Amino acid sequence: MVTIKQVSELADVSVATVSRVVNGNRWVAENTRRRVRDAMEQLGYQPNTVARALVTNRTETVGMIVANLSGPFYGDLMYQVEHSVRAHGKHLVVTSSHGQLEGELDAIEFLLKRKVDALILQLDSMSDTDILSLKARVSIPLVIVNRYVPELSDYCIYVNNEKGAQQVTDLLLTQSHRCIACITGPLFKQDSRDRLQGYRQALANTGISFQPDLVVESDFTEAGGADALKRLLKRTRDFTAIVCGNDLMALGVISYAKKNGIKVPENLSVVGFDDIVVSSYIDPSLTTMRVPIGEMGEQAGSLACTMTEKIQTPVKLQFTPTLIQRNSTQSI
Amino acid sequence: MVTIKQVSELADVSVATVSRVVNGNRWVAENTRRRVRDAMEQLGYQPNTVARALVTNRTETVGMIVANLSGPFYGDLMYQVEHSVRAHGKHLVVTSSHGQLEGELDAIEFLLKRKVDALILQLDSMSDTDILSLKARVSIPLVIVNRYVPELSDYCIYVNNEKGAQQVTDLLLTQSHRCIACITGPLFKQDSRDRLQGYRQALANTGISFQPDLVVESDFTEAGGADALKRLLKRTRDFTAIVCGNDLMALGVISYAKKNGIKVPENLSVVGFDDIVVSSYIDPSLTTMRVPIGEMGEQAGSLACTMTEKIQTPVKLQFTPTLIQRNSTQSI
DNA sequence: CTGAAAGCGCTTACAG
DNA sequence: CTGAAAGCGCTTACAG
Repeated sequence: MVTIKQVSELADVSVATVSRVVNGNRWVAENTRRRVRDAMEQLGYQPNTVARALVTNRTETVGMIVANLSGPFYGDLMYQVEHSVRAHGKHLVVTSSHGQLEGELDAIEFLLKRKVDALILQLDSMSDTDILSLKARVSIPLVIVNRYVPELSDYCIYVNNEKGAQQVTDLLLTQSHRCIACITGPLFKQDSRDRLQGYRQALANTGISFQPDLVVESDFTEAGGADALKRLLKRTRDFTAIVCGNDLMALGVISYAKKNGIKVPENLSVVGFDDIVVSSYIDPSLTTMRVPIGEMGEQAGSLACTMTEKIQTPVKLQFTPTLIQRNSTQSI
Repeated sequence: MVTIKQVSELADVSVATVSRVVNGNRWVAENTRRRVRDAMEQLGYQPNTVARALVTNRTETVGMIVANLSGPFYGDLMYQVEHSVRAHGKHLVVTSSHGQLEGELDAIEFLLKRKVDALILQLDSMSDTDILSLKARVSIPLVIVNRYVPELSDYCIYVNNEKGAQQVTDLLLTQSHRCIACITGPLFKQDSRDRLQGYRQALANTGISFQPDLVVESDFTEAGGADALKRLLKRTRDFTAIVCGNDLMALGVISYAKKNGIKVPENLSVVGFDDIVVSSYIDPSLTTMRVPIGEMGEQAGSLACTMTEKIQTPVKLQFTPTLIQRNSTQSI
């Protein structure tokens, strides 16, 4: 490995001067700059990032934590975050937490130790309080993505889940459904609660009273969705439509319905939330709310980068999902 | 930030001793070890990874490059690689190359600069020669995933594409198809060529002569698949089945066929390759070859880690895809 | 415009 | 078993 010392010797200057030209400091005579450049080129010099990081405490990289390295939702998120981080001349390092508390804590420590300049966090398990104390502990910028923490509202990139759920429930309502079931995600998660709230709000606006019997909590997975429908059907068969907390559960609902002779949408309208890739491919294609996860990633990346530069560019923080009407719903 | 110095002062020992207990060196008296541990705990000491990396030239992290941070295929790959790397007590850092040469070169430099201990590479654009000269240049272990470079055969985790394509073509043949078209991926990629070769081999084994007219090159995308079918149909309408270089193109083929009144599988049997998530959800569900990408990732992670430890555990290098027969194919 | 020197936080022979 | 000291490759006041 060629070091700054070797370059300085070849160019016959001090290491300080080499450092200056590497870092674009302007107080270097044009012709010594040229000598140094030549020496660097000749030697194939690459500054040692680790050594630099040790003294500057910066690495020009932003760290990101997602629950999962696989999955369409996170995939799009990572993709766009990286795109925007690169556009700011930085690099992205992604680590997964597997959605568990320990994993999240672990991943944070890992990235902090690598001295990332900013952190983009998609957190499922840490509580708001945990996040706040993290914020208090670290000195680098923190951006929270796909979650809203009131005290950190300037650093949260999130989607209006309540409004989205309300909108998709409204669709069902305008299609004359009056008995609408709801399968929620885990209720310890804010987005599950918000989506449930949107469903309730839509009913309330139409003067339909909320029936706890029609609501079941599940886990955001496909199998969970199927199971939830099963549980629901044991209670009642009255509902003509189901609002699912996400697309994955909606897929489970549809396949369970199919297997049990319930036709979608003829006998049962089903809606999801997220608009993951498969949703447009299944039969019937799924009516859902599209979450602009890519744009959110783009903004998260920007925000993280500009915060490290201490310049405050305005970024869009709250996003609204859009209704994607397909074939899993119909009027009765 | 609390440093080793502060710990050493509190514990009333030298920094060397603190370093020894941090690194589990056994030449430390049990009771001074305890004093140091207490001091570390009291201060909440976390060793500075960057400083350590500067002196040891190791970071306990393995770097990985994939074309894309999104997409089901790479998602599963990253997921399993991380799983196995973690099992070896190391961390994974993933960077994307966007499949372009420059991106790949860039990503490699980035990871090399961060002093990763090993590199797991999924490379589309770099030539074998490029890879060989990279190998010659770096001192850390290199693992190539989803590609076979003859000179690096001990470090390649790959799938037998030719055999797979042959097997899926055989299925069509046993279903009495005799005029079978083929849509390939970009032919500058080895796996495209191998899959094409498998198709040809299957035909040859059955004594069917190869017809160049029935083969069109495409780009592994859904839109590319649709377009390829369109081009194919302009040439001839004789074929009763199509072998697609991957699932994405098969999806494009199916949707283009549907739109143009060609029923799948009644009028046209379609097969893909990869078995991505959507393939089982579409209508008709897609017959394809499943690539055990997860297991490959697992092995790649293991191999990379054991290579850094200089112990050679045998790992499985070549994988065979398995036939997943679904509803997009039928006998004629 | 340039250099000598200190320092970033660690590890590792070397001596004892 | 323990410590003093050198060194990893850089950056950054400070002086000139």
